[in-house]
Amino acid sequence: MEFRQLKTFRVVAELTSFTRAAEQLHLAQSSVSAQIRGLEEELQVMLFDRIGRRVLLTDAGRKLYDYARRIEGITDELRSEVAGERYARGSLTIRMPETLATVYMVPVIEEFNREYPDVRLIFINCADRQLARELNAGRIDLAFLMTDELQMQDVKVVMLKSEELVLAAAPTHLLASRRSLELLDLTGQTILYPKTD
Amino acid sequence: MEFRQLKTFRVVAELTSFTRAAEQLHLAQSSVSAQIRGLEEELQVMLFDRIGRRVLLTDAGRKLYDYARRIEGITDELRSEVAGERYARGSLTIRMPETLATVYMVPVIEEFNREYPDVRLIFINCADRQLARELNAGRIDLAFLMTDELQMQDVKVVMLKSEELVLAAAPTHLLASRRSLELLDLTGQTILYPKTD
DNA sequence: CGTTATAAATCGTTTGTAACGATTAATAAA
DNA sequence: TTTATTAATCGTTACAAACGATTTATAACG
Repeated sequence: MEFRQLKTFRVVAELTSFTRAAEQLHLAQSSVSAQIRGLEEELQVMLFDRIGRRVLLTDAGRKLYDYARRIEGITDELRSEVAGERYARGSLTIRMPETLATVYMVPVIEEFNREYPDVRLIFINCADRQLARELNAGRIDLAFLMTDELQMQDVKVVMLKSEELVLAAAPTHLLASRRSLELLDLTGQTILYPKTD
Repeated sequence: MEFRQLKTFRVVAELTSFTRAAEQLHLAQSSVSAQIRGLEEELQVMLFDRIGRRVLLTDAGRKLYDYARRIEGITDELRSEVAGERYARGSLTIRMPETLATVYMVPVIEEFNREYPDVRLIFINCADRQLARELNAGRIDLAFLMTDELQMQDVKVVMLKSEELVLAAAPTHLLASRRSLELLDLTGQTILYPKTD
């Protein structure tokens, strides 16, 4: 039995749903299933009655839920009591293109604020060529950018997502009537596209 | 932070030794080091003062120790309260050579009894050729035997230990004066040696 | 009563973390 | 100084968690 499982269990119990618990915990639904199954096997007792696609606590589950709450309460206390204070507070300065921010960041910021209310987030528009220098100088902590590949010394780069590029044209445009296009068809056309810089 | 780390921390704190804690927990010393380091990193605080080869709790460590005790107490309560009772009780029937038992089993049995007081251990002398049948029939649960290799269908076999074979002779024996021996020197000699059967 | 949508379980694969053994560095004891 | 002991470190291996895809079951709907 581990804290991880206990937390997962508590969330499932509160949401009465494996799927929604998985979303909230940023896990796949199958992982939530596996964790609950692990608990049930270790304790040799069913924690949920699976009635159709509804999930509800058994007697044992209700007992465990109370314990889980209690234990999580104590560990929270422990953290603030024992931890060298600075447990996620301060500020993060993030560089990212405005378009990215508006599309992706709203729910992220909401959740981040819930989890770390004492951390201030500072966004600076666009990521530019001096990224590495800015990161190393400590002027910024993180940067998101749109590009197809990137390697930088002393900077950790992770690919997060890839997106399909879609061509949009005015209905009156010469190419608008075409069913499909090759990249070559764009030769000579004026196109507008997102750039990292 | 996981239960595993917390337990390891508690044992280290009680024995004031990484090495002895590792023994008690059946872990390598390096694993204990890693777990404590993990805790210290997560909580951003040193838990032990490493003064030379002596280890003693810091203030934060003392606080954490109290919490660890408390949390372990609660989880024990949880187990007996929630678990479907039958948490390790019953009996285990084990076949093993008497010589092995006397050499290795005494401390094992002591510890096992401490951990699982409700499990009865039944030892039967020697492991014989019908091992597989006995295991599958459920007459025995486990068997230890001395041999150099073994494969059995439907039976899980694990190599636990290998031992050096030492030749012992009477001081008056012809070979006793020799500094070293080849296996061939034993040709024609009557030798006495352990057998699995 | 079939169809669709939704939810959990299951399966095979990939990934990440823990444990290990061996070695090093440090220090206490001989 | 030498030896013994202890924790830290490093590279490897093995195990367990997470994942995505699929299956199974059932509730909701036309």
